[in-house]
Amino acid sequence: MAPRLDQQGEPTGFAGKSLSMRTDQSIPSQILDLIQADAMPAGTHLPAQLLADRLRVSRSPVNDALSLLAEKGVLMRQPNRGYFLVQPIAEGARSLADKLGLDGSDVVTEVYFRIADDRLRGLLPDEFSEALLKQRYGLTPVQLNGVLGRIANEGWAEKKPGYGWVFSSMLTTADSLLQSYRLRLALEPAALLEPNYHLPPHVIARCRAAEKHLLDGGIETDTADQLHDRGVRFHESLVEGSGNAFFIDTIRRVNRVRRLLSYRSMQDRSRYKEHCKQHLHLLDLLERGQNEKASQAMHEHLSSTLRNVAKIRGILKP
Amino acid sequence: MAPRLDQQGEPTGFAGKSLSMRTDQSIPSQILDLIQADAMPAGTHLPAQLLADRLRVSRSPVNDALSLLAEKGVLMRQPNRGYFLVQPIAEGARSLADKLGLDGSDVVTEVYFRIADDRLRGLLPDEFSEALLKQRYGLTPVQLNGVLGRIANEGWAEKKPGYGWVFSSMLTTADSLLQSYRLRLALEPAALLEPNYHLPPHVIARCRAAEKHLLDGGIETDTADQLHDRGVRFHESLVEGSGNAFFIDTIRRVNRVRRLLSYRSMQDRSRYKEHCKQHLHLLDLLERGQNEKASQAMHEHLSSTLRNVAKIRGILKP
DNA sequence: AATTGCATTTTAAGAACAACAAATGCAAAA
DNA sequence: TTTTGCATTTGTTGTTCTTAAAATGCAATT
Repeated sequence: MAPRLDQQGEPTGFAGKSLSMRTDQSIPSQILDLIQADAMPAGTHLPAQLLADRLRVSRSPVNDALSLLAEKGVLMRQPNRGYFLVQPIAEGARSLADKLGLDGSDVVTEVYFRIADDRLRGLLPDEFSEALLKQRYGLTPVQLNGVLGRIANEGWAEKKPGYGWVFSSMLTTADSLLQSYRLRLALEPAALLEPNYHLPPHVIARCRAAEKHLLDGGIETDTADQLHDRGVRFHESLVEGSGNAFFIDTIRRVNRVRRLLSYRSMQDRSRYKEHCKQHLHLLDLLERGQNEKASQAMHEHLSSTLRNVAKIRGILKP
Repeated sequence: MAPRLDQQGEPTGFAGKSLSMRTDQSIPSQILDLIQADAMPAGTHLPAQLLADRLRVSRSPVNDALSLLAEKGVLMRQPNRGYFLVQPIAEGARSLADKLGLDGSDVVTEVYFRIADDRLRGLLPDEFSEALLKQRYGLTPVQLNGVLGRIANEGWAEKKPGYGWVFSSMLTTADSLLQSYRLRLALEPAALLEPNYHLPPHVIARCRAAEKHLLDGGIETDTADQLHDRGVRFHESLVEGSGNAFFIDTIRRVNRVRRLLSYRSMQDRSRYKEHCKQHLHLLDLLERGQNEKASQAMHEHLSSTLRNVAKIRGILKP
């Protein structure tokens, strides 16, 4: 039900550090990702400070995580020498973190998706009190605060002047999803034309690899959430190349809401092959610095998706 | 120092109710605004329920406000009959609410602006702890929470994975303001082309009146904050006509940050007359339903402003 | 027939403290 | 000279209870 959270990519190289690194994952699972991303061989030493720096935390939580991973058998501990990788982590359809039962999504995230879902199904009224949610979803005050904060931040509900909340039209209108696409249509082609636009080679490489994975059968085997996430990551990476914090922030925001809308209208995978090709074409153009052309291609890409979505709409209640 | 908060406009008529009504003002001062907006004559009866409905609160806070306004001499109370307007409220440069000492801006808002200012002056480091702010600005935990929530929501600082916060580049980069204009340049012309775009006549009228006020000397007499607010209201009203919650939300967001940036670079009022004319022209076009033309005009309007801003930049530290 | 005035219920914000998680410093080991 | 291991300090979150504010119901009044 609840879509899986974004994997965290490596820092994008924008402005020295990632603008808004998502940290929805547990430290242990982030460490696993690093091991995999760097393709570390068996026996690699994992210094705590190094990991701490890369994950932007202190050594304490890293040490806790290392000790946990040692318990799980992924790492080996040598007293006074540190932790060492037992065996390399192969790229698999399902991540090791899942298998080890890490990353159990927290109550807040879970309820967040349930609320969105209930809302879209028409099970929640336009206006509601905090007490209602608290009771209905069995939340503690802090959890309640957390979900409402997240929802308010994403803009699909807001406090009324007095007590109580209202759902905004973002998740209400029949064509919310279409509206979100029209925003992207205005934004993304423009982002590619920003002055000093630059897409670092390693980002291009990462994006290409992802698309190739999809063409090599990933379209069929990936879960709906994974497909969605890959699409989001591709587009966000491209916008990040603009270096414009306002564009980046906006596109991330709209994507967060889009996740709630889009997996209700995603059943048909036939168009994905086409998408992948368009994505690869975009990467080629950007690599060669042909941003004008890329911008046009992006416009067409989004337009065609928009048309496609418009056809299969009517899934959302009116 | 701290810009005055937005006056609250009447409901925009979009989707039945305003998408995200700002409620930064006290109920008493909102009531004064209503009296003025409706140009009520002396002796007008003010039923509590009516006011409550318009302000989207219950009768309790309205009654408190009415009793306060009666004390201040604005209203007269007749036992068992209710409150009545003593004399009409004339439009003046300074609002009555100010004179009566209502609307004292709260600690959170005040500190919010101080932080932005200190940050722009380079007095705050890229990374900081909550404790630092709490101490430096003398905040209670709740207040601290409030400011940080607001800042995080607007996107110019964010939590690090562990403890602590980082300022994002929105308020950091030398050309943050230019970046924000380029976002608007992508968005606003597109908003005018949204399907079913509709600007209600009373909104057009309100906008026209505001521009005329400016041309009739307001450009000289208004405070910098007032000028800024009027500009923001104009552009937001136009985008609201699109009925697209994503456009509206985005433009509001960028404007909130822009307020922090723009009043440091606003010294020259000579361009404002030109702006007003362009605004009026836009209104004419939209009234006649010539949205294509309006979209182009908007593009030019923003482009010229962008060029102008680009010239006088360098005010922000590098 | 609607509106006030007031009591009552419901809802949310705040304060104080306890519990926890992360950051940091430093001696000991490699 | 770097890294670990661990103790200590610092910073943040969660819990509980108290207080305040808004919503609501209803008899009394116009």
